[in-house]
Amino acid sequence: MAFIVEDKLKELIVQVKKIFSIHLEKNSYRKTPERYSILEEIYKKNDHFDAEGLYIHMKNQNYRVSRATVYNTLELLVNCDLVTKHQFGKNLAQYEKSYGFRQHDHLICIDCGDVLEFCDPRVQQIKNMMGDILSFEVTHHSLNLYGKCKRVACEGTKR
Amino acid sequence: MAFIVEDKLKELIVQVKKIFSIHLEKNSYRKTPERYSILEEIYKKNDHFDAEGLYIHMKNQNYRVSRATVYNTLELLVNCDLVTKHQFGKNLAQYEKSYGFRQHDHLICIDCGDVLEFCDPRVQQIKNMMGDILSFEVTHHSLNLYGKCKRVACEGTKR
DNA sequence: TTGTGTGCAAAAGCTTTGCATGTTG
DNA sequence: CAACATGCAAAGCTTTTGCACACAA
Repeated sequence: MAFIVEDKLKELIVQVKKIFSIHLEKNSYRKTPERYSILEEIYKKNDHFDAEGLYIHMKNQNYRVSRATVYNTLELLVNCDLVTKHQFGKNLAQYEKSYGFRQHDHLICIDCGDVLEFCDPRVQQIKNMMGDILSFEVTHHSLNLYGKCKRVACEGTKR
Repeated sequence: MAFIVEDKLKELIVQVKKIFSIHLEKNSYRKTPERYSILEEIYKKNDHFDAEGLYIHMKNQNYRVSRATVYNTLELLVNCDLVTKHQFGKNLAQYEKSYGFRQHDHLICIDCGDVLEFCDPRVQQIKNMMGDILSFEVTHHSLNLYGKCKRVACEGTKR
């Protein structure tokens, strides 16, 4: 996931909070401090994460949140496209911030779990064509390539 | 998933059992009747299924198998490419038989859960190119398109 | 005969739910 | 102040594990 400088980050967080506000208003959801805190912490992260990891992270930052709220807020954020949810083969949902970053797909190492990102315009072409042919209104997709990376450290960190 | 006539099916089952035997021998795994029964029932199915569904199905056919064996055997079958495992967004692994059927990707209806299949050669091109660029040895992939199908019955069967 | 595979049930891991309390609108 | 969100813990669901017995090699 792309790293960004601190100034840009603050600006970005202001932006995504606005987007989140609009989403909450539009659906008559309440604007609670927990929801904004979770959004903020997610946008300070630079990696993929899971719900439990985020919960631990919030606890470590001395936020008083519960797992229930973490899961609830993640779903809200996914619904307004501020966060993307992935299932990288395992039975554990992974998330990542997605506003202001380029749409991309993933390459996952089956040995060490390392995740790389890539973009390819042909994915969009496939979506358009298949939607047409099969009369589907394609809203989103997930393309994961699995394989073995060639990092020296890879074999040693098998999960 | 493609339907096939009964004669072809019997022939196919003979074939996949041979392939499974070779895989078991090569890895010094034992050839148990349970393993072959599970393989056979999977190849009689024409749809995607989950582990619990297969377990229930086996029970209904009066096989005496346990969940543990179903999960164990599914893993063996995935390892020798006779069965493919999918995660269609939900926290529930889905499987399908994969020998003798064309490699394909999936289009999943987010309302009714309906799964369609499609093939597109560009997926292979993307795999090759990204493997090269990112120095990954890509072994497999998963491409899922999510959207809304236009079946009349769709809205009514929301899960 | 030896050790892997099995069935069964219990445990584990991720996610959701119920309930009493707190807080937003 | 009414309804919704929260924290906490318990329950739910899928998958894995432990153990005694069965059976393939």
